[in-house]
Amino acid sequence: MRVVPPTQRNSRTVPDKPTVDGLDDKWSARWSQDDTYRFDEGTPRDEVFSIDTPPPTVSGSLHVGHVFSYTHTDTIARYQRMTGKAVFYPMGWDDNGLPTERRVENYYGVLCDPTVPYDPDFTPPEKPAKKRNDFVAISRPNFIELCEQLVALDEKAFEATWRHLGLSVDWNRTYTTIGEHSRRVSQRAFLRNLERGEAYSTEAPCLWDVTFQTAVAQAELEDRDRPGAYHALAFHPVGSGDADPVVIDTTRPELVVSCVALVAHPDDERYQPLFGTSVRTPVFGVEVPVLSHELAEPDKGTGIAMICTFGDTTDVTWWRELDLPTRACMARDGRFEAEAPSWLTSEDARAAYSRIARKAAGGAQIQMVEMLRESGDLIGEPRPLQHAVKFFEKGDKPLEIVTSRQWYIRNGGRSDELKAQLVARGDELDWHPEFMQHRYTNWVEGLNGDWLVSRQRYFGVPIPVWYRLDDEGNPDHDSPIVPEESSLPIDPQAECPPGFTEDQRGVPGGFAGDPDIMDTWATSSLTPEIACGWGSDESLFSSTFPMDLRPQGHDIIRTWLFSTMVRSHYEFDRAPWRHAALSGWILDPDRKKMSKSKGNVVVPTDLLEQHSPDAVRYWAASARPGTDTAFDVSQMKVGRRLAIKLLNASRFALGFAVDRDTGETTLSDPSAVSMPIDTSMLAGLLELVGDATAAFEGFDYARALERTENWFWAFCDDYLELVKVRAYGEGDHGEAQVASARAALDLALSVVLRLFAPFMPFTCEEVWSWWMQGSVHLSAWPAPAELEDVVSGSDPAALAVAAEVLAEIRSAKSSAKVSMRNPVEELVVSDTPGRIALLEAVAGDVREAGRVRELRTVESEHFAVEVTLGEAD
RNA sequence: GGGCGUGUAGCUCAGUUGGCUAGAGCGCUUCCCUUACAAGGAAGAUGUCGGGGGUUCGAGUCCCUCCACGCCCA
Repeated sequence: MRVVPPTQRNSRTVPDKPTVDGLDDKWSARWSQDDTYRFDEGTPRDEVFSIDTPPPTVSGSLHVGHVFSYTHTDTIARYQRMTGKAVFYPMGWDDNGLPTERRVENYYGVLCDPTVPYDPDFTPPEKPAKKRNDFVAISRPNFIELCEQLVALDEKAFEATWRHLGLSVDWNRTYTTIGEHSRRVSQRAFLRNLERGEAYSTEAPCLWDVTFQTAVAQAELEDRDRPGAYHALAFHPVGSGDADPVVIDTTRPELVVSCVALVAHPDDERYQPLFGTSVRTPVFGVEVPVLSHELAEPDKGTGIAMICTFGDTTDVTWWRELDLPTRACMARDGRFEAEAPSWLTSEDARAAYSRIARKAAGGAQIQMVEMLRESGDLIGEPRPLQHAVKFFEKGDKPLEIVTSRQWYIRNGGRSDELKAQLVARGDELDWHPEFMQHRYTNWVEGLNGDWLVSRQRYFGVPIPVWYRLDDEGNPDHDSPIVPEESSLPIDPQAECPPGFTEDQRGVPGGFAGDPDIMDTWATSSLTPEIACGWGSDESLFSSTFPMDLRPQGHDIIRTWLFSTMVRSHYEFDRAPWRHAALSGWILDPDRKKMSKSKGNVVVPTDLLEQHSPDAVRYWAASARPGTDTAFDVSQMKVGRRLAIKLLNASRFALGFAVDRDTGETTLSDPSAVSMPIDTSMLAGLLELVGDATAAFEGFDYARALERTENWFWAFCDDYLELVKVRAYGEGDHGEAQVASARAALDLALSVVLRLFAPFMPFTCEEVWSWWMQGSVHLSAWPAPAELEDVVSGSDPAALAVAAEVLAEIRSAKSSAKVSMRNPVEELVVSDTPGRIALLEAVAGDVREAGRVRELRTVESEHFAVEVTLGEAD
C-alpha cells in the first residue's frame, strides 16, 4: 500500500488564526525532507502511473504558460498518487542546443570558433561586449564549459520555482538533455536507426539559417509576413531574335544568376507554345529551358516562374522532379560566392557577377535591379507586396536553401507507407482533448521530407560516427565508422574510432570525426527512453514504459510529440504512451499570445509570492484541458480566498472535537452520524466523490475542481449555518444529535480536503496536519464506501430544500435591512408534499439557523415562503 | 485554399446522453461587525445563448448554412 486511509491523530491542534502565508515554505521543506513524492521503485507496471514531463528549455525563462500547464499535470499526478499508484514523475531540463548557445553567447559575450585552440585558463570577459561582432572567439571545449556552467545555474533557479509551485515531482530523478545519460541514450538510438537504415546521410538542398549557419528542419519553420516586391523580368527566347520576351514575376531578382529553367502550368494556354524551347536569362545570358509542371500557379504573377537553385522549397521540388542542374551561388554565410560560377562564360556575365559577389541577399538585390534596369530587362517598376517568408523559428533572417551533406531520420515525409503507419500510431493514444489528434494527423500527412537531425553547432549530442579518409584526404561518407554501444557516449572530435590512433586524425588514409551535433529534438524525442532507463535499468524500464501520460503544449505536437512517436515506432513498434494531454496557451488580457517581445510576460516567481502557490494553481486548474486561457489575476484572488475559506471552515468544523477548557480531543466516529440534514449533506458529498473521480479519470482536472468548489461553497454557506447551533451543543439537543453534527463535519472535511488536495496541496496539507496522521498527499483518494454506510439512502435534496428556505429567510432579512440574527416570528413554507416531508425532517436545523420561532408548512404546487420578522431580542 | 477550435451576463467562464424559470465567479448596487472567516458575510440587478433555417412535444445542446475571432497547415 502506497497510500493509507485517513487516520486521526490522538490530539488535534487547530490554530486560532490560520493563514495561507508561509504554508509554501513550511510544506515544501517538509515534502523535500520526507521525500514525499519519491517513486516506489520495483512496483509492477500496472500499479505505476508514469509521466513523460516536458523538459523546459532552461536557457529561456519560466513564464506563466509553464506554470499553467505544469500545474495541470501535477493535479493529475497527485490524483493518481492518491488512488494508490506509484507515480513516476521525473523532471528533465532541456539544456541542449541552440537556445543555450545563444544565451551563453550573449551572457558572456563569446562566440564559438572551432579553429581556436583550447585555453585551460580561460575566463569570460568581465563585461560582455554589446555587439555580436565584438564577442570573443573561444574554442569549442571552452564554449561547452561555459554552456555547462550557465545551465547549472539556470536549472537551480527552475527547480526552486517548481518546488515553490508545489509540483509533486520526484527530484531524485532529474535528468538533463545534455547529460551523459541522455547523450548515451541519444547516440545509441541514433546508431540503431543507422543500423536499420532509418537514419542516413546525404548531400542535398536543405533549409539553412545564415545567422547560425546551420541546417534546420521542416518542423522548425515558421512563416512571417515580410514586405517584398514583384519584379517583372524579361527573358529572351533563343533562336528568334525579334520574338517577344517572356516576362516572369519574381520577388527574388538577385537569384537570376542561379536560374536553371522557367516553368508554367501544363494547362496554361499562354505558355504551351513555349514548352520545350529555350530562353536566355537577363544580364547573364545563360540559356535555360521552358518547362511545365503542375505546381506552377497560373494565377500568380504572370503565371510563369523562374526556377532557381534554390529560392524556396518549391524550387527544390522542381529541381528534383524535372531533373535540373544545380547552379547554386549562395555560400553558407548567406552571401554570394566570391568567384564567378563556371556557367557564366562571357566576360560581361562575369563582370556582372562581380557586382553581387560577397553580397548578402538584400545588397545583391539592389545591385541586380540596377543591372536589370541598365539592360532594359526590368519591365516597369517593382510592385511592393506583403508575402509570407520562411524563417527558422529562432532566427532573424529569412532562410536560404543550400546544398550540403546532412543526416536525416526517415519520418514518412518521403514514404507514404511509413506516413500511414505513423498516422495510425496516433490511434494508439487517448488524446485529451480528442480533437488534438487532428493536429497530429494533419502534420504527419503534410510532411514533404525526412527529418533533418544534424546541426552545424557545438553544444549538443555529437553525431557518433567517423569517416575514413582516402589517399587524397576525402571522407568516405557512405560507410561511416561507428563506435561500440558500450563506449557511448562519445565525441568523435575528441576520441578515436576503434583501430585508429589520434595522429591519424585528418590525414590522408586516416579518419575524421563527424563535426556535427544532433538537433535538440533528436534527443528530446527520447525522453521516455531517457527517463525510464532504456538500456541501462531494465527493471525500471519494464515498470514505467510505455508511459501513461505525455503532457505538453499543443504547439509542439509537430515537433516533440511527433518525433517521440517516430523514435518509439522504430525502437519498440508501438506508441510510447497511453494518453496525451495537451494544454492550451496563456493569452494576455487582450487575447494575444504572451511573449517576451511584446513585453507582456509576467514572472512566475512574483506571482507565487504575491498570490500564494495554491492561488496560482487554482487559476491554472480552472482552465479546461486544451483551452487557451487569458491571464487573469482576479482568478488567483478567488483562489486565495478559497484557500482562506478552507482554512477557516476547517478550523470551525474540526474545533468541536477539542475541549475548550482541557484541550482534550474526542475522536470522531462516522457511525455517530444520524440526523437527516447530516446524512443528506453526506449524500451530496457521495455524489461529488463520484463526479470528481470520473472527471479525473478522464483527465479533466478542471471539472473536478469546479464540482468540488461548488459543493464546498454550498457546504459553507448552507450546511455550516444549518448545523452551527447543534454542533456548538446549544439549543435543545441530545448528546447523540450533537455528536452527529460533529462526526458529519469531520467526515465531510476528511473527504473534501482530499478532493481539494491535488489543487491546493499546501492548504490541504496544513489542515490535514491539524488532525490527521501523515501527508494528505499519501492518503487514499476518497472512496464511495467511506460514505455509503453513513448515507444509507439519504436524499441530498433534504439539505437543498433547507438551503432554499434559508435563502428566502435571508432575502427577507436583507430586504428589511435587518441583521441576520434578527428573529423570524413566523415562517410559512408552501411546497409539494414530497418536499414538505424532506423539510419537516430537518425543520429543527432550519429554525435554529434562521432564528425562526414558529414554522408552518402548507402543501402547494409551488414553492413559496412567507417570512414574518419578529422584534430583535 | 484545407483542417481544427471558439462565440452564453460588462469581464472570465460552467452548462455530460436534447428536458422545468439558462448558471457561477469577478465587477456593480444595497445591507449586515454574527462566537470559522471584515483580506468576511447576506441579498439584489443584469442575457436576441454570434445570425438565419431545419429536426423535435421541447434546442444553448442535434443537423444545414452564414458571420466573426483564433490556431495549425498549404
